[in-house]
Amino acid sequence: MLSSKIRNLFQIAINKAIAASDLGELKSFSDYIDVERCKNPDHGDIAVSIALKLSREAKLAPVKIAQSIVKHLDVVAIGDISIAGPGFINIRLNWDFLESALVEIHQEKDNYGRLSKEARADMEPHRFLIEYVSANPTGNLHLGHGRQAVLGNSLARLLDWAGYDVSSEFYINDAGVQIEKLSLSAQAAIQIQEGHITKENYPVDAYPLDSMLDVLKPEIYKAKLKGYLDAASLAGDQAKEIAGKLAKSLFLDLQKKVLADIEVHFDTWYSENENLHQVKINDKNKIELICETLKAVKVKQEDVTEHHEAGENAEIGVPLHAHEVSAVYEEDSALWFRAKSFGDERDRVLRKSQGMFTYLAGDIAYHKDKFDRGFDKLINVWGSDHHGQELGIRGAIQAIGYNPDQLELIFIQLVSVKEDGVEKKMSKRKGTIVNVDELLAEVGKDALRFFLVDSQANNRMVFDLALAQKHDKDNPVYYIQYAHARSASIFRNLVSPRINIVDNTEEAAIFEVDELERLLNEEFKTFSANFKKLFSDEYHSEEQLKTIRSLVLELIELPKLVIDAADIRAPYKISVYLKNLASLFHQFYNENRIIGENEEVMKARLSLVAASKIVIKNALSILAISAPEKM
RNA sequence: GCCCUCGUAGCUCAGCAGGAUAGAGCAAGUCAUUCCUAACGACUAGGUCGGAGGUUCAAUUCCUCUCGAGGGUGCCA
Repeated sequence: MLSSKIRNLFQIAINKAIAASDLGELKSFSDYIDVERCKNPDHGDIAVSIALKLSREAKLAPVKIAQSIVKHLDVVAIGDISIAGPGFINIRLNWDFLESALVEIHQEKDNYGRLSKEARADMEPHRFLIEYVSANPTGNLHLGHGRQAVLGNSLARLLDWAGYDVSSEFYINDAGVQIEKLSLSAQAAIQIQEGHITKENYPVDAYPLDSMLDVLKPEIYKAKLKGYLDAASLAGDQAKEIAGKLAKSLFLDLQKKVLADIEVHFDTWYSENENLHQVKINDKNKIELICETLKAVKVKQEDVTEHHEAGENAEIGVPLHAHEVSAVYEEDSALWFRAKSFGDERDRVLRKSQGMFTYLAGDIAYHKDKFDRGFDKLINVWGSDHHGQELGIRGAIQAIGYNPDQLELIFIQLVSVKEDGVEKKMSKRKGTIVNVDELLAEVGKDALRFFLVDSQANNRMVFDLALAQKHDKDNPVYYIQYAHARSASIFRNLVSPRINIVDNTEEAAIFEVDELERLLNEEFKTFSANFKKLFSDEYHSEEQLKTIRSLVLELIELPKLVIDAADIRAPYKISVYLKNLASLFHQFYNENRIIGENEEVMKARLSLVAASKIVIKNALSILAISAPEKM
């Protein structure tokens, strides 16, 4: 990869410079060397600012340092060096290098940007588990879930591209009070449809009746509740349980379908009820077991200052006695976790005085189970309203012996929808919740995914419905897809017969199909060293060359981008990249004709078109957005 | 009150492990099209990077304070 090549060359040059005592007081160096693209193309292609950073330690002027480094720098094979501004070392890459970089794209094709096997071997063998959406099976998925789904799924794909072993999971929260509430709601919804009670009698604290009626259609529930449909049986506990189970599976199916429709797939659907409540060892389920595990954990408890003897050597606040206590304790007949000892602001209840376990208790058991299944890096994508749970779960993980850094939390901020120019906040109370399937029907999968991934997770976002609905130039998704379709179109035209406009006669296609295949699969995959000649002022204007150079630099950026974006867990970087790349491609397309040029120039440009097509398609595929051949 | 995010062009957002003139798209205005898809392109205009201090050769980027928006702060999930 370009940046690591350059980084190595600089490291060597700096070592040599130090050995030659050219770098003043700097005696050794092994820091990360930042290799970045020049913001201004007039400066060059690649900029390294290391001389500025070393200035202080070396006690030399940055420009002096830059000169010393350059003296020992061997980048002749890559390009020309210049020192500019306060001490930047700029590299203008030569065409041989750019062509060889482009050849890599043609060689790797659909895998270009994916971390290679060799690179993978160097990485720490982490196993990631990314948990996202995890909605209760008590309703449809709204846009907030949609954003979690798209960001979580895109991140999982990105990590996979970056070479990590990653698995994704949906935690089905199917135990406890919300399932109780669901059963109640489902029972009442059926009773209403059967005419046993009126809508006015629907429980006030139940889930919205409309959403219940959406899934509990008579033809569905009648089969399940055969024999329980009379007023008396339907009112009973058995009917309630059956109705609850039915509603649960219907909502789960609905959620699965919606997620599948936006190409969000999970490796596992993890049921809280089945895995944590039902599986028992020695008559104890995993939640009870985790409480015992925590009970066995000892925490240092400090008695401070009270028995302190005043004296010359006494320091206020230093504990006299430190003794060990269990990480859980009983108080007011509830079971508490000493979360405060693990960084939380206060202790947390695990088992309520009524005997039920809290959500936290289940969540701790769940996370323990994730580790037990062999995952060592857990990423949870949560709605920002779950922010308050962070310290509790982190503390518990630490208490049971894991490094809290093994858990990463990504909080997704709310989405509001802008419709007819007016921003509407999503509110259950106001009935302004927008569901994923509704929006999907309006804008389609590609636009929905793109818009939801296109901003940082911890920014609140506004979904501009009108913009996403536009099937034209204003819509960035189409702008990017159009770039791909345009490149595809060139290839179609190359192998299609042409009509001569002058005399309306048919002319042969420029390439036979197999000729084009050979070009793409053989010629473009070999380094022919003719870009130097073809991409010169002999065949191109200064403006054209500038665009071409920018395009190539952008294309070969993908592998580094994948790694950087994965490292900071930022799939939106890919969408930002795609917008830039598409823009450069369109610009290139407008400035450079392919068909009708002399063969050598045509092939050179075609090589760029083909490479652009590959890179755009791959980047889109990271986001699970389609790359149409035709629009 | 305390904790966590966010505040960059009229709108939606990039840029920020400090670096050269802060960038895109939309909206506004001008131009361009006999030719591979105009779902394109070129150009113009639009910014005290919320505000005030501090650290630094260098701050939109780091630190402190402050203002504004959102979220959290249950024996809810």
